[in-house]
Amino acid sequence: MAHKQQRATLADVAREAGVSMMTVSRVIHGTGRISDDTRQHVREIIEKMEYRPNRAARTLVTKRTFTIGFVAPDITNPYFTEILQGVEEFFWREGYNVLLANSNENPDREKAILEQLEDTMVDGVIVCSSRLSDDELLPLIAKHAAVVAVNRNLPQHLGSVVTTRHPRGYRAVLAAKYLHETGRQRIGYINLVRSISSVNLDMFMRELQSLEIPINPNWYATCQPNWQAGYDTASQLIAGHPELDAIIAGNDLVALGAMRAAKQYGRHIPDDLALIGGDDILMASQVTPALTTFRSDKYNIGTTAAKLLLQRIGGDMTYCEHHYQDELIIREST
Amino acid sequence: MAHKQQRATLADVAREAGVSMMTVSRVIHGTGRISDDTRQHVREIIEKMEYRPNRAARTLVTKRTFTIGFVAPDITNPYFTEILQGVEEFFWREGYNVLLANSNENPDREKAILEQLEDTMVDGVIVCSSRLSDDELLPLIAKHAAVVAVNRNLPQHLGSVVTTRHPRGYRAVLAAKYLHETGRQRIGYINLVRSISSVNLDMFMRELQSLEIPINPNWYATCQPNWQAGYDTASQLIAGHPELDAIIAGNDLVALGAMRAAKQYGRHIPDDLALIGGDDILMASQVTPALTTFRSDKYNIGTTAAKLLLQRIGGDMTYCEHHYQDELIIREST
DNA sequence: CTGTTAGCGCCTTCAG
DNA sequence: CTGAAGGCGCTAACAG
Repeated sequence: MAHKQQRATLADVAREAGVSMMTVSRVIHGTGRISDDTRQHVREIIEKMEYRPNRAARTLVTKRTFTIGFVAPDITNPYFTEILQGVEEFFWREGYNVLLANSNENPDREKAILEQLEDTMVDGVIVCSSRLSDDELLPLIAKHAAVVAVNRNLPQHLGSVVTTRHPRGYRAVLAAKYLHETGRQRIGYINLVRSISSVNLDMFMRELQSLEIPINPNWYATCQPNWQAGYDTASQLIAGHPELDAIIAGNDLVALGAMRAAKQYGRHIPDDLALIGGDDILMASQVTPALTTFRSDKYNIGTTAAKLLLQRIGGDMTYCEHHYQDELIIREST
Repeated sequence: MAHKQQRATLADVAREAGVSMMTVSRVIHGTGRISDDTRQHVREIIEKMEYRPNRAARTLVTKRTFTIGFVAPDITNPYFTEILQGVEEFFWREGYNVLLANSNENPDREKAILEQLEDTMVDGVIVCSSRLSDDELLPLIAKHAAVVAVNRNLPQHLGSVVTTRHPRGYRAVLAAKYLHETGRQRIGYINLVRSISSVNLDMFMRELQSLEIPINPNWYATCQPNWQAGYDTASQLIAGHPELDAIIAGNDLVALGAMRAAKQYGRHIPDDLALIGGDDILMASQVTPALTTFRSDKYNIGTTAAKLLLQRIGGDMTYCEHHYQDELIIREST
């Protein structure tokens, strides 16, 4: 408060330059026809007075904020951070700001965020790995002018999407297939909690069955997508089911927690127990043994989502979907 | 654009409720004396019409955005993300939004960001580990209404700070002392690039000298604060100076890069080479061997910075400084 | 307890 | 090529 000297306004500049506000405005936007002399002169005054337009005033009349919202469940997870980096970088170049909102894996919080962002009048929203059911999510995003979802499908009229081509749980099936082919027989699975998890597990078991891979409901657990939860859940699984010779984790953080748990229980990876993660965060390749996981070009997912959003913000409401591959990176943990 | 139906305005609500706009405004803010009947009635209309105030309009007159800016050099580094999480959480509870800006280790970008944030009229800014020299940084933040710096000192009238109590480079000295006490003789140091790095190194060498620890300018290098740079720089250092029996890295990411480099060169950690990082990111404890590093309560640094900023936003311009400890966590890499 | 008046800083529209 | 008038949605200040 103290240090902020009054900023010059359009009117100030106009007065100083001896022209009307409109002329100044036109110079700024480069619209309309203006004589070179006037333009030059106005530019100098703007420079001199360090004039910069007031965003709130502009927003009030244009209805545009040049700000977008980015909603993710956990900004502490490198997976989301790298996506965010892509988004931020892209929008920065386009002159947009990014409002960050972290739901902290809390669906109520995510709801509140989506409403808040509406008030803030963001020009658009990128929703990453939403933890909300369709019933909750769709009405909320329907109110936003432009929406892109990452890792989630959307009715075409509501927004564009960046997802895998396959249904949820498909990765786990791929992973199980690979594990089975490399000789594993009793495959555990730590699924990530979501409002639609059970569907996930059903399809997993069905697929395994059809591949003639042994299944056992007790081998499957569900946990929050963070390291600690992965550690805790894997500990229980390993303790309760020493027969397991492989574990598939919902993401790398959980897999890394599981890796620690395995070590604690004296299980050698990959000899006694194979381990597969997801997302390929930096840590996955640095840990010993290096983690087998799914490739994920997070930065590009971010810029792609951003591009799709900008297109919608620009008024082109064509539905677009961008698919990334589900490809296993085989490392030392399997 | 398509789906956004016209939002109700204050005037709409007032008309519908048969009262003046001021009355509605008062109900919303809970200010002024209003009869219970009127209040109740207006509340119902607001509910019914789903009225929510337009932030831009409010900002235009109050000069407040209820948004703060968070500037960090690399949101991909877990160190900053955890600080950010603290900041975000704190401000969310206070009804503020956080505008995220990532300078990507680029000083020019950081400058541009600080100016942009001014236009956006954020109520305050948290600047994390600024890569700008005082000459560049101070004028830029002087224009902001409220500022808090993390890992950086500020003239008292410009903003509050959250830092270590000690001069930059002190950690490296602590680390060197410990290494020397545990028998290491030839200690390398990978310093992080900053506009004021040389000062850093000078003091490091002076201190080592006074502690009678061997020094050698060729054992010291400087690099960007990321994994890859750490890997590259450590590779050169190890290749060029096989005599080194310890390396101190500016942060964990760099140390982890160095760890990988050491393995590549067949140096066993900690037997052949001791390694110390900084910041204690999750990865540091999960890697094998677990990394000796400096404790850092990042989340709390975030909430503390946020608290100090809110105080300033509230008009209390008292200078505050919060200090965190420089404490070594001894793990397996030393 | 409630309403009126006057902008905040900018852009859109319509005249010159 | 340039300007004047009006209003975006809200709140502060002052009347009643």
